[in-house]
Amino acid sequence: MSIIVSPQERLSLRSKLREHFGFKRFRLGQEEAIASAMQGKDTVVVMPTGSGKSLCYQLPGLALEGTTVVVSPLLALMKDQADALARRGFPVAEVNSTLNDRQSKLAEEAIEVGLPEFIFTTPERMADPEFREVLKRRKLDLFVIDEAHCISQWGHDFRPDYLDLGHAIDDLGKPPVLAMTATATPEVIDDIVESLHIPDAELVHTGFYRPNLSLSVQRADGEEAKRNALLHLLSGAEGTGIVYCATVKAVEELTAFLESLGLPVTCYHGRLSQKRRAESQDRFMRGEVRAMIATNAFGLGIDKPDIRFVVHYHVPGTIEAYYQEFGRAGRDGEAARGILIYDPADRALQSFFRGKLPDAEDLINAHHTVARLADEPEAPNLSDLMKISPLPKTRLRVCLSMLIRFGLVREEKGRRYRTVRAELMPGEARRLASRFREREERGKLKQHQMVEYAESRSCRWAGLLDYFGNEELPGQACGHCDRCEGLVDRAQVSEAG
DNA sequence: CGGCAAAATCATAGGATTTTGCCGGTGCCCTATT
Repeated sequence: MSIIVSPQERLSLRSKLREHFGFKRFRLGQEEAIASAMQGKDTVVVMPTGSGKSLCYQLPGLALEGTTVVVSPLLALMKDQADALARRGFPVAEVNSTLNDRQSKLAEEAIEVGLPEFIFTTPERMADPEFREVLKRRKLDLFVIDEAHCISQWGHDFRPDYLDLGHAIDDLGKPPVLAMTATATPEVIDDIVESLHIPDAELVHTGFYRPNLSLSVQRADGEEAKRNALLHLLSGAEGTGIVYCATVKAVEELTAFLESLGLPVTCYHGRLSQKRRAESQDRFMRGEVRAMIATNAFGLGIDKPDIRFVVHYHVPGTIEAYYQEFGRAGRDGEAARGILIYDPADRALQSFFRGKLPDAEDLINAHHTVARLADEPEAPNLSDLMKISPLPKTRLRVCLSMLIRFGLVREEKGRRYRTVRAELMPGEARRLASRFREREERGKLKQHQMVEYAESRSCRWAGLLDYFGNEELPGQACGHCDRCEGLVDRAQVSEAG
C-alpha cells in the first residue's frame, strides 16, 4: 500500500471517526482508504464482506466539503445504506425509479440547493444526461461505486450502463472516485480502473484469506446422491445457512423436497414477487429457518453476521462468484463452512450461462433497427425499437450501448437513438465483434478454473489465494479445508510423538 | 453446452433407435392497466 498517513492526519481522521460514528479505532485498510479519498485521489478498495467498507466512503463523504454520489447496483441495497445514514441524522437523497414525478422534482430541488450530503443512485440514472446536468451544478467531493466488480461482471452482457460510468465521471468533471468491492482478481481490478478512467488509482487491498471459513468439496453424481449429501450436511450443521442452486426450478424443487421432510427452509430467486422476497429474507434474517435455498439473486448486501454455512448445490460459474457467495458465511469471525457439492454434469449449465457476447449479426440487426426508424419525426426510444427488433430486450440494449461506444449510434435527449451512418457493413461489424472474443475466451478460462478448483487435490485456500493474485497463506497449509485437514492432524500427531 | 422428452424413423407391426426441440440467472427502467 502506497498511501502514507501522517500522524496529524491520523489524529484528525480518528477524531472524525469518533465524532461521526462513535468508533474508537479503524479496522484494517479503512484508514488508508479514507486517507486516500480525503486527499482527493482515485481509490480502489478491495476488502472482504463485513469488514467495514461502507465507512470508507461515509467518513470522507461527511468530512469533505461537497456532495457525495454513491452508485449502487440494487434498489434494496441503496435503501439500506441511505436509511442507515438518515438514521444517523445525515441528509440523503435517493434517485431511482421508485420515485414518482413529484418526489423526483423534490429530490432534484434538494440537490440543486445542495441539501443532501449523500446522493444514492444507479448506473442507469448516471447514464441520463439530464440527471448529470443536475449533479453538475453541485460540487462533488466523492463519486463512489459500491460493489464495483459489477462493472466487470454485469457491464458487458447484462447492465450495459455500468460500462458508461467512466463517461459519466468525465462528464461530471472527474470528481475523486472511490470504487469498492469484496471480490476482484487482478484482471477485474484492471477492468474497473480502465472502465472508470482512473489509471492512477490507489489500490487498498486487505487480502482474501478468511481463516474462520473452512472449505470442502463433496463429489456427488446425480440428483439422489446430491440430495443425500445435502441432507447429511444439514443434519450435521449448526445454525442458519444458504444453499445456492443454479436455476429457479432447482430452488423450487429442492425447497419442496426439504419442506416435505419437515425441515424449516425458505427460498429466494428473481422470479418471486418483491413481497415474497422480502418475507423470505426476513425469515432468514431472524434465524427462523435452517437454510435459505436460493439462486444468485440472493446475497448482495445481506448483512447477517452469523451465517454458519454456505452450500453450493451446483458448481458456480467462476471462482469469484464462488468466493463471493461462500464469503457471506461467518462474518462474525466464528467458524463457518463453505461446501461445494460437485457433480461434473452441472458444468454444462454454466457454459450456457456464460452466454455469448453480441456477434456481428446482432450488431447489424440493432443498427438496422435504429436506421429503419430514422425518418420518423422523433428519434425512436427503446420501446419503439423493441417493437420491430428481432433481438430480445437485454441484447438490444447491450448492442445499442456498444454501438454508441463505437460511435455508430448516438443517444439523444430522453434516451432516444439515432444512427450516425445509414449503414453498418458486415465486415466492419465483424471487426467490432471480434473485440469481444478475448473476453469470451477469458470467460471460458474462468469457468475452467472453477472446475479445476473442484477437482483439485491440493489445499483449497492456497488455490483460491493463488487465483486472486499470489497471496500467500500464513503457513504451509491452511489446516481447515478437506484437502489439508488430514495433513495438519498427522503433522501434529508426529510432533507430539 | 448438454440433458431430457417427445416425435420421427426404421423395418416389416410391437419395439428399438435416432432425430428434433426445448430449456436454463442476475435488475435496472418504463408503460399500460387495475
